[in-house]
Amino acid sequence: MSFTLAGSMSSTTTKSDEIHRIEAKWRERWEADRAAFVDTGKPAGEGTYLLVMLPYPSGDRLHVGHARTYFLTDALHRFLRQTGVTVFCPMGWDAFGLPAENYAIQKGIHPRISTLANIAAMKEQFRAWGVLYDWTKEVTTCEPEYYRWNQWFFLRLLEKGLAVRKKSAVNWCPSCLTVLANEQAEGGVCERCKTPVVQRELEQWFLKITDYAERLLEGLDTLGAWPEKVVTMQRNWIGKSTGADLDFAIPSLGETVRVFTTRPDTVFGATALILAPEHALVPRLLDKHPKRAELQAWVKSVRDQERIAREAEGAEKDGRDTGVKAVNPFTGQEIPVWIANFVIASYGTGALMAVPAHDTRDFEFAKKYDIPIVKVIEEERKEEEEEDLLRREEGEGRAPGAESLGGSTASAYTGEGRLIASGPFSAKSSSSARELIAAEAARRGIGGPRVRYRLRDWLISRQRYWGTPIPMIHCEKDGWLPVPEKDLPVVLPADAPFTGTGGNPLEKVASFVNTTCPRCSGPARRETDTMDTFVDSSWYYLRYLDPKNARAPFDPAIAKEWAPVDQYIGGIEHAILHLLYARFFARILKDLGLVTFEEPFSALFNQGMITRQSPTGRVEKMSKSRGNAVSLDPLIAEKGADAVRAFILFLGPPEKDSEWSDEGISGPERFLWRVRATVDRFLQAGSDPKGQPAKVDTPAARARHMAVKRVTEDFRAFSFHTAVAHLMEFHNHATSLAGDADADVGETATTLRTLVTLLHPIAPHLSEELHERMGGAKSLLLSGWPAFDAALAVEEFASIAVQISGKVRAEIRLRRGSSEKEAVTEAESNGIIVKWLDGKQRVKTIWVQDRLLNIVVK
RNA sequence: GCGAAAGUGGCGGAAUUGGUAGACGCGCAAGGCUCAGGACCUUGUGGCCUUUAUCGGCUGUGGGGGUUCGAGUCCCCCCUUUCGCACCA
Repeated sequence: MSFTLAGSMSSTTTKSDEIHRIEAKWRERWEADRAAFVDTGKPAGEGTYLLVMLPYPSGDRLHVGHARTYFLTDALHRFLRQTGVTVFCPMGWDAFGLPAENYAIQKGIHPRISTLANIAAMKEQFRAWGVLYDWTKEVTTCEPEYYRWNQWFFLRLLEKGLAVRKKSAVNWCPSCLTVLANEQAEGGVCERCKTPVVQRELEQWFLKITDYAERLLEGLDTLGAWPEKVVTMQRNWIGKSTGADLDFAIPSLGETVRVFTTRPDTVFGATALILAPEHALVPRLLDKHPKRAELQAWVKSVRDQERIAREAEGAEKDGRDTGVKAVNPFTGQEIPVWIANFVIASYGTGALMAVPAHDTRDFEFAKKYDIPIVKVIEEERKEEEEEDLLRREEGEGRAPGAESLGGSTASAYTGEGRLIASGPFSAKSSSSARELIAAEAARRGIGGPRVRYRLRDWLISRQRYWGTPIPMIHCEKDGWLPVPEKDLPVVLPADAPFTGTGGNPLEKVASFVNTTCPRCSGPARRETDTMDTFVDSSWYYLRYLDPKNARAPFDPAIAKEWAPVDQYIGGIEHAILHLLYARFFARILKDLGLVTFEEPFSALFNQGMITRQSPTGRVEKMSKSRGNAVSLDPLIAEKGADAVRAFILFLGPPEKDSEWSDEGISGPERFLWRVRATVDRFLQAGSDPKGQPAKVDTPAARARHMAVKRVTEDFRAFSFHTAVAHLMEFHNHATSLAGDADADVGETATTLRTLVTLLHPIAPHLSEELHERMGGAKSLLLSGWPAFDAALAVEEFASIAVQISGKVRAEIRLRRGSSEKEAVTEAESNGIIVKWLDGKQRVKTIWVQDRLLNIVVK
């Protein structure tokens, strides 16, 4: 050891040499000892299974913006392991997807080559960061050993009727040249490239997640350890509505059109029937129209519109009267049939009854096109409100009643009330009329009560190469047939041409496309679409448990031991993508008898993003494309992994976004060097590093208990930034103890050992090194976590605020547990308090044990 | 527009959930050590005022009201920011 005190460091080069020496040494140790501390055997009692979001093996090196989730997970992993919990913390690769394929088109490098290279680079980065994963359980989704089980699951879903091929209006991304799931086209833009999507009517493969809508909704109530925000987002996405289906007859066509409404109580006010331009009946409705061609052109233009433009806020409502009449089944009156852009084809039946008087959208539409507005709900107001309204009207010099109480014609009244002009239902309340009218519809065979969801089926077809081939074969004679299970996996051909033009490269690989029909053995074609990569990540957490299993996706017995995931960590961006699909898949797996749970992730933690000012001047998410990324590799090379880890964890509450500051790292960096200096100074003095304190209840012992308590609770609460702060405080105490010539050597040794142990989840390399110098025989990962005694985790003396009428005037120090009487006596001997009490009459005193004494005076 | 979260020094952020606001760190200032320093060490640091000095005073958590002995924390109104949803009948 050539270095003694941090203060004597004369060159940063020697500093970083020292860091590298220590970090390299411990990386090797952990690797060599892996079997000892990475225990993936059966959980001993309270088995905690910890997980990270799958990282995407992107072409770029990971930067500071990516690091938080890994450091956070590793700190938690190490902490739990130190406390004796058996933890399984695996890592794998969500390796399929568009970026690798686009890279292949640009550079001519096969996606598999670039992906595997990226994976190797990332593993090397993880090693340099000191994050521990059990690499014996690594999973790579782009390898046939993995994706064959995607295909296997697809066949199971097909058998159960949960995988279907159907034609429907789907989202098409003109930039990615593929269809997308509804979840990947949120807000009308492609999730990956932000290009506005357009609707296309195509036949595609879907997984029937809608069959599970209710179960997915119910399960949300059990997710108490999930961020409320994510639960709410999923609830809204599933979008349950209760109402009724009603059939409207179109006598001239001999057809009925079914609509869904949440307000069957307003049916007597339905003055039009409005269909989405995509509605199946539209061509026939236009058939006899005098301006048929013009209307057809309009319908086409609406359908071709980008979703974002059509659905944008304030988008003008646009419609056309078909001239055809429908019959309101409750009033018996003829009403016009319209086609309008604001009716969404894929929700409900793609048709609605317009009740302009009681729906703002219908109202707006009716105003524009002069559709009758018939009021059928009378608002019930409380007396005060009526009086209030009356007063307002009088005040404005209008005749009372000019503004009718049930709602004016200036807007729709969308609230509840009492029915009027509704035949036999008049005078009923909205809520009872809803049920009565729905029941009446059921009785008459024209609909009935109905629950609907916004959730759409999961479109999994992708017209791209780099994904799991969908194991289906199309025969001219026998139609669509599954690939026989014995022929799995359907392997991606290695020789596809990546030209970027002419659609999916798979279509051009004759040896892949051309096959024989499993039924008639005649010539047939393989499906060339591949699966959405979210299929891969829907069950990978189970494959981690049993990654080499060649006979099943995983062993249900092992899954029963470990799953569901105890703690899941990932970004908020997957709130309704991955996390919804994985919940859906868990239910499928349960129904297949492979797992016993429905909720795959018992607890979820969403870490916030790291932000930084970008060249545009805005503070935004750190990313290479925004030009505000800070490279991690050089930073770690200069400061060491421990300092970078400590700083990133110190930035702020991990669930919130934190702004990166280039200077801030010096705080945690200096802290780590000071810890090292303190331990070295102690050892240089020749003190016994294994010494034990002479007495139990000492101020130093209390400081230790307090530090252990705080840091332990911080880690349990994911409050890593305060854990670092509390470690700094504890170090400040340890320094003064180490510098105190009168201090008990055993006491100091114990304090330093405690400090180093608590520091390990934050700065694993340095803490291991110092632990060893202090005589630790085993890795800190195996050395246990110090216990604390809550009774000792407080200072012996309390400083008590003395208030006069609620204002702090003085502070007194008393032994903890002192009585109110003692506090009053002590306060009365305090000069300032005496002055404040002088000439005043005491009203009462309020005493908060060990905290505060408030003397109220007049 | 609807919903949710948040607003604390020059900055990042603490605050045992109604009990001494500003922990910890950055930055800044003074001093030390240095040939020197952007290294390291020590001390100070919300604002305003006051004192020769001290155990001094006032004010202060977006703004305004309220409850309470006591409010960053609870209640009401308003402002601002961020995020989510956004024609789902």
